Amino acid sequence: MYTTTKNQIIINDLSQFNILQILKSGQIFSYDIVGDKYYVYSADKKAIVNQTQKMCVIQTDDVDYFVNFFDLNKDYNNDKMQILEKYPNLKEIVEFGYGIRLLNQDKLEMFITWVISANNNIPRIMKAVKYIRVNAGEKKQDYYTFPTLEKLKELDEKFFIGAGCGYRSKQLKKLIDSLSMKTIEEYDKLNTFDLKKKLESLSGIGSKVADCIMLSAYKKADVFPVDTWIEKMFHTYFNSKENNRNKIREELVNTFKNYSSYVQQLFFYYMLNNK
DNA sequence: GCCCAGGGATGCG
DNA sequence: CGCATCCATGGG
Repeated sequence: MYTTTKNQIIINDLSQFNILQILKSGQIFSYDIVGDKYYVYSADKKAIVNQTQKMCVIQTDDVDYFVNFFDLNKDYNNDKMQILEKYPNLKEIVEFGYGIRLLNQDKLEMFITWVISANNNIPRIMKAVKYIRVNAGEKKQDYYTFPTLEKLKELDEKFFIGAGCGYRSKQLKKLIDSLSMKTIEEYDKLNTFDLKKKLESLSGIGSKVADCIMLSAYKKADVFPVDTWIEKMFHTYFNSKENNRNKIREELVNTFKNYSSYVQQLFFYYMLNNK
């Protein structure tokens, strides 16, 4: 579905890639839209995405990184078929987010970002992450990198309050103190159950934030983060009054199994962008 | 002024 | 275990 050159990725199959849908599906908080160009930032890297009716061109200094970032070796059309075969009533939702893909993002950046996301809204999450990049990151040509863990450890609670993180600032400071790059990488070896227990033991990370980190940074497919939007969706589309989010999550994961994370993104995108 | 946003920590039974 | 309450911040 794609070809590469030294500093370009060219996508011809737009039946399963739409950059605007990907950016608006709530899995990434570091990007800028300028005119018809999309600037995507991950850790210390940048990609410029230009999508037209016929093709999509991604410009970057690190082609391999963004091939993995956009999960380009996965066939999402096959997943859609498998999902619709079993759940034909999801047709509208699957087609609405036809171009969504699950991003493989930077682990450290996701730890920090998802803790900030708790009981927050997307514009303010983006604003806080940008503040952290601009005031603690390293300036590249025309953007700022996400700070290294070493740099994050130098920041105090006041810095995060200044970033607009509110009462999560204390949790962030405590979380950062407890992290090491070694353990962050070693978590990669754990299965979903064990990884979730580890993540939930960290400051600022509960059930939902753990699910989001596992979805966006650890390639876990059998997770279904339940936030306020998914809860509303569950009440509407599953005709339920259940308000225990852990019970909702359990039922959804039992239903969608290894398609859980993908279906969750499709639902979230539909809830926020439809009408 | 109230309610809400991709919830988590804490305490209490 | 389940449950209630509190937590900061800004927009609608």
